[in-house]
Amino acid sequence: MPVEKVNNSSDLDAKVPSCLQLTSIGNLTLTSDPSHRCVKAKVVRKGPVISCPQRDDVEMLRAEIKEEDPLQSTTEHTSINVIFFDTLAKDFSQSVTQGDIVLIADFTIKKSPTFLRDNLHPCHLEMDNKDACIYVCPSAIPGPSRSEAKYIYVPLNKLKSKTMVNVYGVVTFFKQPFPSRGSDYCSTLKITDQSDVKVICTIFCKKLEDHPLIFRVGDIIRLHRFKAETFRDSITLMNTFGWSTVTFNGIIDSPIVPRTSSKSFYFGEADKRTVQKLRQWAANQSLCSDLNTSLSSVQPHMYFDFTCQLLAKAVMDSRCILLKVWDGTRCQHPLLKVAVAPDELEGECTLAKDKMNLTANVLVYDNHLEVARDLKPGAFLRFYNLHALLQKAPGQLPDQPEHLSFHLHGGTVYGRGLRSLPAETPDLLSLKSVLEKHVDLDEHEEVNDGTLLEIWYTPPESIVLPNNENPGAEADAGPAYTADALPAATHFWETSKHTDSHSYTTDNLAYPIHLCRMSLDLWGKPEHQEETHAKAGRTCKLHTERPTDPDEARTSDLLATCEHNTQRITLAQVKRSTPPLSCHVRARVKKYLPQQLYQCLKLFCSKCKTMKDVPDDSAVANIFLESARDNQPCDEQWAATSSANSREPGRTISMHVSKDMVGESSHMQLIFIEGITLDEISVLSRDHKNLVPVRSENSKMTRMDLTAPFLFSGKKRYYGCKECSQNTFENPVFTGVETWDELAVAEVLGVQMMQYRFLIQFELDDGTDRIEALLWEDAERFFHISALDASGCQDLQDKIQTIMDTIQPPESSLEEHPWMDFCLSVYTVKDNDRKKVCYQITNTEIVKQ
DNA sequence: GTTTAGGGTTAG
Repeated sequence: MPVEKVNNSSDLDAKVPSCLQLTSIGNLTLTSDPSHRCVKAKVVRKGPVISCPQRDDVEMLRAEIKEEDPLQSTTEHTSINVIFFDTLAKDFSQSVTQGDIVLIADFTIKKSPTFLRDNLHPCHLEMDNKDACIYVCPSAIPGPSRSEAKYIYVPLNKLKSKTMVNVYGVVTFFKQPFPSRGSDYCSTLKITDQSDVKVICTIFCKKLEDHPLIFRVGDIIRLHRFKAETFRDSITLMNTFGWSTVTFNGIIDSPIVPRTSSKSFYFGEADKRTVQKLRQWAANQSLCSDLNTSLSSVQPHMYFDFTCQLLAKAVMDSRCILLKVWDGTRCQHPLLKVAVAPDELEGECTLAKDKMNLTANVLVYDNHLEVARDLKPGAFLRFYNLHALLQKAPGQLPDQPEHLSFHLHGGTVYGRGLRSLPAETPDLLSLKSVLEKHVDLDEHEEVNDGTLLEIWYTPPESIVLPNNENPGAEADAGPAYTADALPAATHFWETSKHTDSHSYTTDNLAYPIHLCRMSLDLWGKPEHQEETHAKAGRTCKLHTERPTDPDEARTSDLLATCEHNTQRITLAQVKRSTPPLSCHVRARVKKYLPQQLYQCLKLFCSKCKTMKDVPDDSAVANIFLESARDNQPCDEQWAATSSANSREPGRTISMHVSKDMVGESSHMQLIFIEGITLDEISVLSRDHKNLVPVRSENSKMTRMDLTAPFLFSGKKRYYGCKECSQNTFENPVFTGVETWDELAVAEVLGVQMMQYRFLIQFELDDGTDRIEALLWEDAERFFHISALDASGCQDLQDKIQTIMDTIQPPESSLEEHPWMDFCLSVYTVKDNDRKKVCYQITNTEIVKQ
């Protein structure tokens, strides 16, 4: 049943079916039985129709409705979010506008995932039944309901001084309203039209809300009752009595939605045509300002317009407010962290986003404080002429890179300012789609306050543990995230829901089985891949190739390709082929998983073929804390021991060196250390090549739990396999080893070392079909980066992020993704005694243009 | 039916 319109609010009441009871929003709870209830309320916010990846891309729309006359005046929550799905979303979008009163029934009541953020209502309503009941009473019907008013619009080149005119124009410059020296706020803008004349307009008005709603250069504005005057030999326009303005966005083919504070205004077909013509004309004039600067593309010293969402704010002093914002992209430069006491911060904790270099700290000064003060976290913002500046963090050493900060300086030159954008404006569509990709991050923050989430395998110096411990993490907890906590990765890890362990073995998971059995069954050993190609007379010379079809090509610095002599086939043909097969395809990467790239780094035991996630720092830190607690230094005959008191009373840090090594240079020695924290060993390992954390058991030295690294070497950490390593080491022999590297250390400790590996799943699309292909065995070759090196190096992690951003550019549609050549291996694996066809990207490299 | 501003980078 589509949305049905009625003429007035009382008609809505008449529509309440006799079997239903009108319910107050405040009375809705998770345990309410919705089957006999309906709700009547005003639509105060209407979002766009978006597709929902968690529900097979079904279309959805979120609206906030507010009770006009709460049935119980004491009720706390008078507003609630309603999510409409599928055709209901489209019907609602087309038939309902903000301000309308709606009557809805046949909804389900769910827990609101945004309650902590919006504080609206602990529940939200979902409507996905096509036969659901929605009646709407329009608030006021704008448009030509009154007699056709005749307005004559004067082209900008025909303006005569001292005349009253109506004009249409495209905005080429504007300033947010600012207080004049007189009694009013002043808006300054410059407009142009097909006559190509530019005219400055000035609007004086006491009320901020009555000033024109201009969001960007390129918007279209209609001015009624403006006075043309000559100033310095140019015609200018100024508002006069009875003036009004209406603005529209300038995006061709987007809905023509008037923006105005006027209570009533005339807007007819002729106006629509004028707007369309101006949009068309402006599109060819390159008037539009560059709004494409994202946090990932901003460079130091730039002045730029920036569209983002406010996460949190804090008043720094009487002339400065800090706005913590994000646009879902990662900055290429380290971002300045601004320390604010939690109780002085309004909004969400941004710790996790800070660590991922996603949070921009914007310092807002002087005249902009008035706007900043009223902003609420969650609001969408646009900064105009924001300044990116390099700054040294407090206490930063001279040779360390400076951090990027953002200043909205005082004044309004070049249109400097900021404003909040209505959530439903089409300007925000791309921003919202990028932010939605981080929905997992939000969930995580709500559940775990963000401290558990790390970007990649975080280098030791960035460990953050509240009060130096984390009671939530168990010593042997494995990764600190679960499939449930990270919805974006659930498809990738869906099988992990069925196991308590986060180790993936060949016995219980379909997806690692593919990997492991592939190497065992199909190729036997890695060299076999080379043999396959050699037999076929192909070479694996890899080069750079840019797609020759300009329609297909997207300018990019990086492309992947492999060049064999085999003919390229389509993905549809790949799917019809009989494995095993090695073939070439040209396709676009529709998406890849995990989107949080730190999750693509795995630990792999080549002996038992087990794969596990790199343990979270908080879990590792906890193992260290447990081991250090009440630790009595061990006493080994083979070791020379020295001890020191830690800063904490009762904790002793002891270092042991084999007596055979005493006298050698300390940074080459193999040093065993106990009673230490993860923080401390991370700092120490900067100057020591081989630090082995140990603990004492009955005065005997023993290894720490293998969830923790068994060896720290510079910024690298090495892990051992719990299954394949010896229980512990006894009477280790240190003689006969010339150089202590990780292999030698592992051997003397009886540890089966785990290898770092990359694992990424690509969804490839070439228009004929789609397949999901893994990048696994040849992943290091693909990136030209070793997984081990990446594990301890932020620059390499950033490089991989950059490559992935090139392959699947953020904020872009599939058509904008570059075409790439892949070499694909098609093979079968047994999955619960059934054969399953799998695909893996092999022999393919990213090559710089 | 007055006045304001009439674009063109802070310097934290």
